[in-house]
Amino acid sequence: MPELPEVETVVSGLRKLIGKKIKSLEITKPKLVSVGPGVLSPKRIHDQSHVRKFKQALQGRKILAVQRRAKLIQIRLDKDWWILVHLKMTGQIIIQNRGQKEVRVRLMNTPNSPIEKLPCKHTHIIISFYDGARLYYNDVRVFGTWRAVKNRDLKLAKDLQDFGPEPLDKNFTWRDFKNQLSQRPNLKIKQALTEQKLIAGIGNIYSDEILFWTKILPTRLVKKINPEEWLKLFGVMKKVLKKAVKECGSSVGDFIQTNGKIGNYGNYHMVYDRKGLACKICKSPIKRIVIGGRSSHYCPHCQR
DNA sequence: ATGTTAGCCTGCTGGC
DNA sequence: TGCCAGCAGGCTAACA
Repeated sequence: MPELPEVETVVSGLRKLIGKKIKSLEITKPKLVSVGPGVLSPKRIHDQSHVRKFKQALQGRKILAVQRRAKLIQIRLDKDWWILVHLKMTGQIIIQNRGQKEVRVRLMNTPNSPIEKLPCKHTHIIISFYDGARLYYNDVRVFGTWRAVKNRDLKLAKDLQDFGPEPLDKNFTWRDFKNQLSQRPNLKIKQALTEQKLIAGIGNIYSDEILFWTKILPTRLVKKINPEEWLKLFGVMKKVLKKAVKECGSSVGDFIQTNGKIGNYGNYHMVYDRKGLACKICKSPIKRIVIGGRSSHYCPHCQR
């Protein structure tokens, strides 16, 4: 489940492709790709013309830069083209280096998950570069999106324009943070933290972990958080996200790095995916509830 | 306006 | 052992 730290990890891996020129693309799931600032409408399934346009736009383009905004990967190409990639739930990007004969990866971080040689049945996009390097895009649930967008149309990409501030931005203060979330005083703090329009990049894993370290229950309303807690929440958020980036993210389900390795932050999880297990601080069993249709894990003793 | 829910998808898990 | 409902969650669309 890629969130800010996982996407940042993928972006770091993708930067190895800077300077390379796209030779060809293979796309076996047409619904994944589109041309233009918006995602494709449902009727796309019956129309293949956008696949041709997508390939035409990218063929021969050179990668100039790779960056992240919220959970969106932005690949800047020459001739004013961009690729906007959202991994959603199960998107994976694996790079085969120039001269590397084959790539074998364990697609899931589970003991009995087989090691697959790429491309495998979940590989839906393959990008080949002139120097022999390759990019494989795997997506089990096919929720991901790849958009080819012209520079002038970037401002029409609604999701991109609506993202809230970046939590790790140096100019982002705890007061900005409080003001952003306080736009929705009646929302539960768990939901507010995962709302991309309020604050960018935080999803289910890190919202749970941040709230644990702040000792705030996920069900607490935004308006019931006091100034001291805002300051703490802000500090914890930065600390947790920075540590997770350093550890190359969490591999709870499908996430892997572009080199096929798993992320290490899962070893540091205090509550996420630990239902019924003992709290690492007080030994109380971790609880799981559903908030806004999403699972939320917390320690009923440590969090108030 | 805010708030809630279904849908997109497939593979794994747990209960029988 | 095998079957199958339920679950996983980022995001949008549709609705109250």
